[in-house]
Amino acid sequence: MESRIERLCIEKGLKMTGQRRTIARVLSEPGDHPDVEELYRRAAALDARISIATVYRTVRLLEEQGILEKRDFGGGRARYEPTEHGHHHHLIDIDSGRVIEFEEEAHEQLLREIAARLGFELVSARLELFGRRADTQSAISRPAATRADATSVGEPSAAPGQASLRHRGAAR
Amino acid sequence: MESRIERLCIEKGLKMTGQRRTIARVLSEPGDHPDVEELYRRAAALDARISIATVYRTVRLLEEQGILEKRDFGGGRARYEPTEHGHHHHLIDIDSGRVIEFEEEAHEQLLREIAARLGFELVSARLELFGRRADTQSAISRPAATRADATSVGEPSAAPGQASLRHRGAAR
DNA sequence: GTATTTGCAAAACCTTTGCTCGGCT
DNA sequence: AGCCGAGCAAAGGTTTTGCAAATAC
Repeated sequence: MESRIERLCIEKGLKMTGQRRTIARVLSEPGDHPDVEELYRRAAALDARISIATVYRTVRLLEEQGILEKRDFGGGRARYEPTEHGHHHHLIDIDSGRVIEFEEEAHEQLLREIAARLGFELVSARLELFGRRADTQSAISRPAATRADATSVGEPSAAPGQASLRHRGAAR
Repeated sequence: MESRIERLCIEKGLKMTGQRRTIARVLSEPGDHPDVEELYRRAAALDARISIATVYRTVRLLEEQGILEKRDFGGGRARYEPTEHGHHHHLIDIDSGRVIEFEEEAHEQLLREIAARLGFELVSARLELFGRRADTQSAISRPAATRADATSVGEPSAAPGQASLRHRGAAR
């Protein structure tokens, strides 16, 4: 069976080697933001004949093709997610590290206005919210104009603002 | 004479060595987002007896004390700026790498609402706009509710969105 | 006087790359 | 058959760290 990313690769005319197919499959797992190490671990589990250099080369290739986007949530490692058409942003749960995606029409418009006011044409934007679960039951409240996919992700490490949480002595 | 950052260090009870004083002074230059290398260059110009390891240790210390904030605008190096009370955001000129700061009341409110809708309490947020100078004369247009300080900064390297622009073969 | 901080150099970390071999079309 | 991709290992860049000497309080 053929993964979504693999299909995109074929459309772009990329050669589909076994390794790329495996990596494409891993990347097609929905709602995820793995770093290269994590991708490598998952891919190697499916096919031990994959080196980390290939993972690096592949994500770079896919990024250049517009199939993937590179993210930096702090912590020293780049993380990747499939490009989607509606631009979305991220809310990081500062307690668990979970990443929640959302998009907001009203917001896009406001950003364009801010840029224009400063004399710029908006090319792209990146918005990250760092928040804490509203502690009561109220944590349901239907997303209205907002689409949200919860997305469990790596270690609980996200930093408020951009303060790094690199614990002394912890590996980077 | 005593720089703003130095005063903060003393309040926090940090030992003020000559090197820290120099670095504090350099960091007190307003509206700037230098990376460690740049800090080192400027500090070394004032006092040649400073090593880059000390600069790293100092910015880390100041960050842990809440005096500095670490930023990542892409390009592989962390950049630092003094913590300020009014949260501001950044617009990066993708052609020149210049960073412009702004703040927006309406925007803060909207962010809180978005977080609330997802069931979170907003702790902090990071917003970065990547834009291109509106090419005509119109580039003046008074910032209305928006305060802006232009801030020339390092090399022209910032990336749109988070797509990396690491040119093949270019140093990281 | 003692605990911290510094400088230096080496290590650690993530990422890229040169080269040779292997595999896809 | 030819060419592009993969593996390995070494190099690249940024940041951290171990240790002895220097410095602040």
